[in-house]
Amino acid sequence: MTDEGRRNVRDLRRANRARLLRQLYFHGPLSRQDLIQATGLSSASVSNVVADLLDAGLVVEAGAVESEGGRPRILLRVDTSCFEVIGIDVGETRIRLERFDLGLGELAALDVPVVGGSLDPESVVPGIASGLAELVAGAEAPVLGVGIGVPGIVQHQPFAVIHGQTVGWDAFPLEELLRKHTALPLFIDNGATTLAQAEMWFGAGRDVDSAVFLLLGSGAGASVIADGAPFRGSTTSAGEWGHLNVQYQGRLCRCGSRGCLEAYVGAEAIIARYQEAVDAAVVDAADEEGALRSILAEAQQAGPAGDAARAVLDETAVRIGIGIANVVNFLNPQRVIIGGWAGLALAPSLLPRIREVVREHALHLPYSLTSIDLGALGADAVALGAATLPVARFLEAGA
Amino acid sequence: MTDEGRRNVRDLRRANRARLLRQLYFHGPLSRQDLIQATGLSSASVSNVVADLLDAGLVVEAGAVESEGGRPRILLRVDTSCFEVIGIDVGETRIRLERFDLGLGELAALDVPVVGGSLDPESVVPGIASGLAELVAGAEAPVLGVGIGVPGIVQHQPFAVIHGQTVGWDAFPLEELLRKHTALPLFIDNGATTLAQAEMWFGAGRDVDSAVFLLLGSGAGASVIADGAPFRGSTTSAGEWGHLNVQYQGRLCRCGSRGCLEAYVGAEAIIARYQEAVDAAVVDAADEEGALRSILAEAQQAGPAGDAARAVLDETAVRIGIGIANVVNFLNPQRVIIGGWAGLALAPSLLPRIREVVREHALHLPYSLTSIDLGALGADAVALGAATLPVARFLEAGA
DNA sequence: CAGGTTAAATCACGTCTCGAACTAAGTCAT
DNA sequence: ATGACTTAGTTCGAGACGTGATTTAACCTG
Repeated sequence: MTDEGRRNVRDLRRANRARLLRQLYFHGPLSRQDLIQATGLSSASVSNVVADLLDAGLVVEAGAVESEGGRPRILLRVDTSCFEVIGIDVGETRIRLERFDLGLGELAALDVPVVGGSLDPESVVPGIASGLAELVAGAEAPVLGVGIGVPGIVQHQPFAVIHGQTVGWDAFPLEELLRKHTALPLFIDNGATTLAQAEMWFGAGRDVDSAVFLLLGSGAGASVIADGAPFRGSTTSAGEWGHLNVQYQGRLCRCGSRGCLEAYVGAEAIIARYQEAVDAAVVDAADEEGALRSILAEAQQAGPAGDAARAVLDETAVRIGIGIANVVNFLNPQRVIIGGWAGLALAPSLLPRIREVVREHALHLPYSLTSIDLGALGADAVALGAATLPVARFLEAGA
Repeated sequence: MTDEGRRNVRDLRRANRARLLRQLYFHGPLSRQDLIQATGLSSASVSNVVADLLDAGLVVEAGAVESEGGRPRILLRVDTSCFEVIGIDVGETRIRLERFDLGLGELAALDVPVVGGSLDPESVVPGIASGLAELVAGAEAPVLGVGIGVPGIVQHQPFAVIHGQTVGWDAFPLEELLRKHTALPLFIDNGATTLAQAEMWFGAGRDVDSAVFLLLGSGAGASVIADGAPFRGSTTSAGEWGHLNVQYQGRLCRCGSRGCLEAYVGAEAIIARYQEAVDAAVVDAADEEGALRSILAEAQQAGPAGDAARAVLDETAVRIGIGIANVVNFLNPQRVIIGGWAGLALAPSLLPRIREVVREHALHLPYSLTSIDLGALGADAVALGAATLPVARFLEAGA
């Protein structure tokens, strides 16, 4: 039931094409001999399919490897210039559009400011549409598709509908609305998921195939990657790590519940807890990035304010650690990757303590097989990750 | 990388065979026309493959459906008597072996007592081996394989090695040891996972393809089913629901950590908490099932002991509810199924309160799409679930 | 420049699925 | 009864694919 397609010989060919293409895409220039090894296909088939790919212009020769007494191997690589893709990061404060070649090398970028500083459903669609038109106009190769990372839960039914509590989107039919402005294939997914995808392809998750990516920003989310693909629950809302309950009758969370992880570890929560501790508005809660920086700086100083900052940060580390331990115990990933702007800001100083707490609270066996690392791509790779979506489809389809 | 096989035309045939077989197995007697619809194959291919299956004796005709003016459809079904499988439940107090036909109808069963009441690695292998030999001797059809559900984390490296803290197994090489006694294919998995598998095939999960199965017994575990198949972490130790941390610096858990769910919701923990509350050994902690029953009975009575029982049970419901809310938020399953002997004992009285707590603590969207139900197969379906493993392999391989 | 070595292409063959044509097995109206 | 009609299932030829064996290509060594 799970495996669609693959009924007749043409599907078989497509699958083998995809296998070769995928291998070439991810594992650099390879010779036909390498492909035989990697895919298990016969040399005849590899020759045959490669000829197809060369004809189609998807693959080009890339020099030869020096001979060891015989005919030299000719290296092959995917021609990254034969197609382009577009990735869009719909953030809470701005919309960023980027155009990439097939190898996800950036070719152009474009920011669309969000009018009034809030993601008004009415204005976001024309904003995306006009930026998209501009990027597509500049493309020098056919555009495979458009990936869009959005702040909220995405439901495909079958057109993507977005539930974004933080931006006030309630069942916002983004895909249907965008359909009126473009005929390009659209791939819409949660921003945390696309960021995780980017880390899996090019960042801290390159060498594993199951990982949990934690996104610490104003709030806290996660994205679970299992067997190389994003794990989605039955309705694509899996990964709400921030609303794991870690304290019965704990702090009030903006979701309405109490004791959520997000009530302790998101930037908003950290700042609020610090303000409560020092009993004054010494930091500007509206500028979360600045506020978090000043709390981190304060923690380096002596005095009562420094004590308060250290206490708040230590509890943050503890809560993050417990949240990670829960993930390790329950899902047993090969790697936990911490990302998001707040995560990247906090992790350098908090990581040792976080690791300690995880060790204390996780079971030994899964803990010993998990590494906890920082994201490698910064917090701005949402568009890059979104752009992986059409590429992934392209590789799966083998054309 | 994920999809092995399916390279050449023979693999294609095998895949299509498997598709038909699977459809016939799970969706009852079907005509060739139904199969054409269900699988998308051409009528010629269905005819062809069905002829193969009939020749091989895996499928037999099962009457005809009445005509509506044309030639009547001939129904086909899997011949469940053409193979048998064996399922084994390695429990903490006894080993149960059962022999089934291919349709998982029980044909024979056998209990092997555990000497000394503890699962001594030395004696468990001969115990299984002798019981297995006896069951196999009685088989009237070839035995496809042996599924074994064990109490612990199973690692395949590549032979199954079991880590069972509760029974004192440390990297116990069960598969390698059993290999010396039988040549039958062995399928070893965690008991909670096999029980969940049984529920997915025949019980409360029949109509969904993603579910989380909670096993409440002496302790608490879980098994996650995603897209119809057990979700395993990178090392097959996913599902340690009982060791989700729900209370910082909470009760001490037998795993050494503090605040684990299991420290509140397993039978052992419930009994301990009740004993603390009434400050006396009014229940026999050695007989957990009896003790739990008497606590449930006491909760019906007035008086201080009844108050204590009610308080303990209410907190149990709250903690279970929070544990479920965490699962709902994080994994967004279609269904949460509560099983295990303690779960089945507690649920009738606690389920309303549990549902209430989940509703309070889970996010609205995933909660509204999840149902929380009781397991339908009782607590003794571990062997049945284990027996599904060789059958699943059989159906996948298409022969 | 001949002999050796390795890479890649070609060929003949067997297998697969598919659409179309065909046969089988019923119903229904006359 | 009988022939027209309907639906189920089979057979057949065509087209496509992968494979192993064979052949051709490209390079090295001495």
